[in-house]
Amino acid sequence: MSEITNTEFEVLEALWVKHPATANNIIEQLNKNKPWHDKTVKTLINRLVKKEAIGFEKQNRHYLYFPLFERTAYTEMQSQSFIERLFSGRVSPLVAGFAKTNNLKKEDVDELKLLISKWEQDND
Amino acid sequence: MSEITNTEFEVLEALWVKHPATANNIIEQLNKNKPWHDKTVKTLINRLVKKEAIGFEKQNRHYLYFPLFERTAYTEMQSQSFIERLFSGRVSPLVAGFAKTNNLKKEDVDELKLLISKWEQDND
DNA sequence: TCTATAATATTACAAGTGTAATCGGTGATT
DNA sequence: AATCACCGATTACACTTGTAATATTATAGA
Repeated sequence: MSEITNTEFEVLEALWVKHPATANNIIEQLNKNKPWHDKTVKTLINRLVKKEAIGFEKQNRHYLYFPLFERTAYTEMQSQSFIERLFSGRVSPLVAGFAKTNNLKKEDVDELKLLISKWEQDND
Repeated sequence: MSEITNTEFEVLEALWVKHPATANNIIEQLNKNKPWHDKTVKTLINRLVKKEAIGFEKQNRHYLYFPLFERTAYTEMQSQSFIERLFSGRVSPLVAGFAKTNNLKKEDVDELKLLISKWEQDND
């Protein structure tokens, strides 16, 4: 699967929210946030089909589209390569920078602690 | 500053390693890893200048280039927007995914623990 | 001073991207 | 049955990106 572009990603997001969905469903969903022309969205849908990121199934007049992979699978891959590129594959420097710019919330810290204790249980 | 592309980023990396640097210095540095034609690298350098990511100063025959922002500033911004886009601005889901795909090393965990205790000291 | 050379600047060009408009076919409407 | 409206398919088009080649300019050497 070739790279998903920014705009294509938005379409995928819409599909992850609800699928299967017709082109019009997707357009509606997207238009909550993005004022995109419906022709534009259709182009993006087609490109996603070509890139094998989404599939469809003919219903009568229209198609029902659905993602071909889970959002988490995608975000995990992206995280992987992002951290590889920018932080040589180590996640803690990212978190450090994030903490430094004051974006770490108590919630995050709590969840991180949980993750850590879980990790320690498993890797011992 | 407009977006830095993948190839442009590699040039920036070379400059972050050592600067100021002449175009040839950069090319040498890059050729340790990338078999890029020198003309290609020069194009990328020029584009980075236009994008105001790097600056230069004329020495006699050649220019001395230098980055216009720190690597950490850049990675922090990128992390910010990456996490915003993919995880609604919360860093822990990213770490969770990372842990799940088995990329969390003891080193990371130790550093995370340090970060957390520091954070707890500061935000109390 | 003239010229070869080496740097930078400009131009090239195909593929990808953002943003649509138009074409063509099929079911719905008159 | 003829036409319309709607949907997916195809085409458009300027800008960006990857990857260079060519042009220009200025200095160092003859």
